[in-house]
Amino acid sequence: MSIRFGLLALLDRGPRYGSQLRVEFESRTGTTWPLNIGQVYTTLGRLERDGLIQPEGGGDAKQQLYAITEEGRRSLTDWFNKPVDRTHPSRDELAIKLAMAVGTPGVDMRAVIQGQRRHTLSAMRDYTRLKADAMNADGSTPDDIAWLLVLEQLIFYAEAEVRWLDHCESRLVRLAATRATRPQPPPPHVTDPEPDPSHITIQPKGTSR
Amino acid sequence: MSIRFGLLALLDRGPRYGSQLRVEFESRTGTTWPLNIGQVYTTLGRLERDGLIQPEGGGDAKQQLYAITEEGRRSLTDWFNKPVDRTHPSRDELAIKLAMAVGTPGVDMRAVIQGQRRHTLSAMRDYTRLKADAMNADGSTPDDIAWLLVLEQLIFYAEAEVRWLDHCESRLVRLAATRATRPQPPPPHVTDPEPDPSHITIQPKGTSR
DNA sequence: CGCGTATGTATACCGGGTATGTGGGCGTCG
DNA sequence: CGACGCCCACATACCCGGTATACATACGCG
Repeated sequence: MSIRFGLLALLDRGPRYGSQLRVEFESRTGTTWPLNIGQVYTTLGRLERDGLIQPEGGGDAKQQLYAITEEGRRSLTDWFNKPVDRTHPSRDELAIKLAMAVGTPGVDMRAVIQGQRRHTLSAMRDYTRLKADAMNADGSTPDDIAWLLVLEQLIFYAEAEVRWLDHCESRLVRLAATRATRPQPPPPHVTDPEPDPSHITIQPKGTSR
Repeated sequence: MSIRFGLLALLDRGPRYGSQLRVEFESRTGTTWPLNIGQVYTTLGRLERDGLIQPEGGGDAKQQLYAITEEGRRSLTDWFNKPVDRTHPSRDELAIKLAMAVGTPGVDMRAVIQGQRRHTLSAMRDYTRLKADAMNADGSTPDDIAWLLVLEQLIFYAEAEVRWLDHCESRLVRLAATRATRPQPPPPHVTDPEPDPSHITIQPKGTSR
């Protein structure tokens, strides 16, 4: 839905054609989200199908101009007014990976977490460098400001991810410790076919299986 | 790719069939990511196509058992060893929205940001409540731990989002203020067809257009 | 028995993401 | 001058994740 409404927002400023939209879209989000040109046309097709935009025969047959319709304008302000839903977050591959790694024999949780931590930190440094560039460029055009906000979101998220990874590690260490002190916590339900939690492999710092 | 490898990780523990995988997948991620059953079968089909799993005729013809192959096992450990790529983040609808809203006449940035802030905070409270429940449930099975980690990721992200939103607002206020003090900053390039940055609408607190 | 329900599987459709194909305009260089 | 090649604008095909729906069998129950 981001592409759909992104294009609609651009068309709200006036009629545009395909590749023009691509350029303007990318100038808003810098280098983060290169927009494949194919997506522009398929999305434009869907927008037209849903009556949110209209083709506008601009004389020159080669470039198909599109203009936003009244319904499109309504849909757009709706989008701006309603918050983006965060109660049904999309599946995150990293969370899935850690969730699957917990209790899987042969997986060194610490190594997985540390490897990811290094990678995410490196990505964050790249974003920070881009941000420094963006702030030097006097950036006071809407495009520059938008690009800056996008970059900062990525930095905030990356930083949160690093902190979450640290939190995961310390939590797993703590769990391993409490399990070590009472080696046989009585299973509450014998009917539970879950594998033994001692499968959780968290090594002391510096070692690896 | 999260579903693909998630199912592969479950199959690494032994042969399973479709709906069994669904149940186990969801017990790892609690209520966050209900896995549609259709995705299980299509993904299983793709995994078989790629030689990562094999159908295992378990006598009973009705439930098709699948078992991981050697190549599947290799692919899985690869997945665990390589970090999830964060250098090409997927498009975030909220970032797109704010990027498009900047400098769009008729859009009250403050209202958009505050509305989202309320929504995200409310989602975060829900997650926190779920976390409290999860921690009361003695949770020491791998499933409980995994669910807890997933929940905490959502909380960390939501919190980062709220802080980012606050940051956006204060940055826009600051920009509006500097623009107010020097009302006509000379445009650096006359060839730039960008609309005037004064279109950025940020209202003083409490008002709205 | 026949009906409803639960279980397990399969399929159709949508949107986002990526790569590739195609045709016209235009410049360059032999 | 004209053939080649490049760039622009558009289009198509395919993959994966997400959602809903169809369908068939098993099972319980009056």
